[in-house]
Amino acid sequence: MSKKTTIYDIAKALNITAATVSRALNDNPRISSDTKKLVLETAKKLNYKQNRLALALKSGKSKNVGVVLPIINRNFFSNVIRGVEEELNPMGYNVIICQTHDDEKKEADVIQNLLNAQVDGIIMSIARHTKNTGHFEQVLKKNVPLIFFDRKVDIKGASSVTLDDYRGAYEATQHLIDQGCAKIAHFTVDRSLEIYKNRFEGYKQALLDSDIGFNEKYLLGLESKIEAGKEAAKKLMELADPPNALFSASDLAALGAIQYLKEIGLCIPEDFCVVGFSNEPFTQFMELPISSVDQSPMLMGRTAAKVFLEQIDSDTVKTKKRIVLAPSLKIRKSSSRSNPTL
Amino acid sequence: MSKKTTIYDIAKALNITAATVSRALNDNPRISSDTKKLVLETAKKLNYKQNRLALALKSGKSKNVGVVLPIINRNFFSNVIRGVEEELNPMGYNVIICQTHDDEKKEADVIQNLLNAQVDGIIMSIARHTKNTGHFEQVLKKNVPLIFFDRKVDIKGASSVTLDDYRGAYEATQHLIDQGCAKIAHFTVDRSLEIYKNRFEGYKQALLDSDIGFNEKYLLGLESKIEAGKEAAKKLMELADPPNALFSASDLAALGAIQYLKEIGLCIPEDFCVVGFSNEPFTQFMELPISSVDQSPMLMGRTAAKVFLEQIDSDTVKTKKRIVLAPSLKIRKSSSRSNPTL
DNA sequence: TTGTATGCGTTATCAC
DNA sequence: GTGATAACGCATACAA
Repeated sequence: MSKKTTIYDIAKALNITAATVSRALNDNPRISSDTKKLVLETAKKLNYKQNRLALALKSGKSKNVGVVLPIINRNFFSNVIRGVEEELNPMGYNVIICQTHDDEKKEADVIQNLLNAQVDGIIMSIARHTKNTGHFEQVLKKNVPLIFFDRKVDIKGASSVTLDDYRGAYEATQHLIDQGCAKIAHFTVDRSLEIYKNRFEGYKQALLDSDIGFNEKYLLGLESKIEAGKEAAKKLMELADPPNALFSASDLAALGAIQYLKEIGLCIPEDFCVVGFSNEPFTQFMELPISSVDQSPMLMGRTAAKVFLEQIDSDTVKTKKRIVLAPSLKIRKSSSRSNPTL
Repeated sequence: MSKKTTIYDIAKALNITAATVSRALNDNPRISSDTKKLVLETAKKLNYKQNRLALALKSGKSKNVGVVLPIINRNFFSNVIRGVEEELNPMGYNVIICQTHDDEKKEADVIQNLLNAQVDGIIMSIARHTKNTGHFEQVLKKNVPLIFFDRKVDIKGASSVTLDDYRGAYEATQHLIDQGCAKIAHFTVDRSLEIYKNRFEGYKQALLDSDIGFNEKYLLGLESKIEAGKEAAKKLMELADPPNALFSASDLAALGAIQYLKEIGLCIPEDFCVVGFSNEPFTQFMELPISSVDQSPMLMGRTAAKVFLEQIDSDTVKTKKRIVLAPSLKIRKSSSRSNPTL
């Protein structure tokens, strides 16, 4: 109800001008410590709060950054947001969240919206089927830092923070080989996305680097769902020469596979080893904890935020960065023959 | 790089005034359809985008709402945000996320910050130990709608959307009684928070309404963690007359209890029934799926957002609302003696 | 050290 | 139907 107090109110109260008040509030060097003190006092007395909107309009900096991602209520994405928020909030930035639901049109819409809102930067993971990159170029053309995380697209001027999916997959597969598994299957999701393509490539290369070799029949594409994992596992076990290990690019699919394998009486990890990807919380809660590749999503968020801060500081050097984080294989019982205590 | 185009640019291009352009852009009735068409065309040609900041400063409405919560990377909270975002985004609002880490000072800080940013409303769940309500009253004094969800505090002028925790707990306990359990324990977390207090009360009342009665020795306070659940279960089973069922206000603690009970050789649900609270994703993924009370967090978020929209529309009637959502007991194997197929 | 004037991009209130 | 002008709240270049 009470009219918001502005610098004019406090100027009037002190019989000085708004400019002086502004200077006092901003620690401007050329101001007498007397008036400064006076201003600060009455500012507090009048319960003055700076209107960030006015400042934003004036300065052209909104102190907001947009975070755009497919969907927020997934462990990976919400952790990334947490990382971003915790890095940016202390620096005076607010974080605006937008979901694309993996829809390209919606993605373009929210980006346009963020641009209209004058965000100082955009941190995002692209929608699943985005082909057109026009809306990304819009961002860069307006000189707004654009940082991709996890799912990126290669655009000149954009930065990215990703996981070394290739290495994660390679290590997971190598681990399975080390456990004595020679017939290792792979669940892939959507290889038109770099992350899944890289996971596949890492898997394949690990096999090629061993004396096992890559076998097309052990490769299955599916959705990241439990049921899909069950069905795919069924297909695998009905092969003439079924596999004895699985590296799944999806934790949920890995879980589904495990459920099926148990149903048909297999012992894990004795008869069959399984490694998933993402290190979803449930993987460690299971009676049979599932090995998985951790993506350190919070660190990814923090790192993306740091890249943004660098870019915003040095608008002289347009240093687009490509940061690749190291994966971390969490070995648990589902693939641990050598260490039964896990 | 390219200077942002304003209504002045398009005014200049057409040899008219900015006011006219503004009117054309806003479908003002008193404008010739000719100029309107012309304006729209050149607007598109010059790639004009409205600067929401300027509009915000002028109108006093930022079209942003703040969502304040303890921590974002938890299933419950990220789902609430999703609900809020999906309800508000189509109405032209952006959602700003702030975490309090359950710290009262931080909570006061982010709220002040949001107020400075001129948010049009605040949707929040209070920090765990917040006692002082000064920062909430600040919000209301500025006439900014304040809607609590889940964890609320009773303040005149603030709305709230909560779950009927009492009923959820009552139904869970009743369900355990129906399964033939007569000695039902309860894990509570922090009864200084309404939600946990209500869960306890619902549990207690269900017992009192049956011929079982409430027994203090079956009540244990703990943290919402697996280890805590294990330890508490151990304590319970070391009682002279150990219980044969558990209603836990925390899913994680319920999981811990189950792990311990299995360790000592008990069969679930034959020997011991367990129901948790929150319906965390992992509860349904387990080999032994855990019964739990669902809080419909997405609906909670959507509802809170709707309340905000109502409040913003009718600034005439200050109708504070108190909405209580119905819980939904998910019965799974951990408590299902009657239906072994679960 | 302080005051004056101006602009950030829009919309609203006057006039014409 | 359109133009001129003020205002939102703040910061700054320029004067004094």
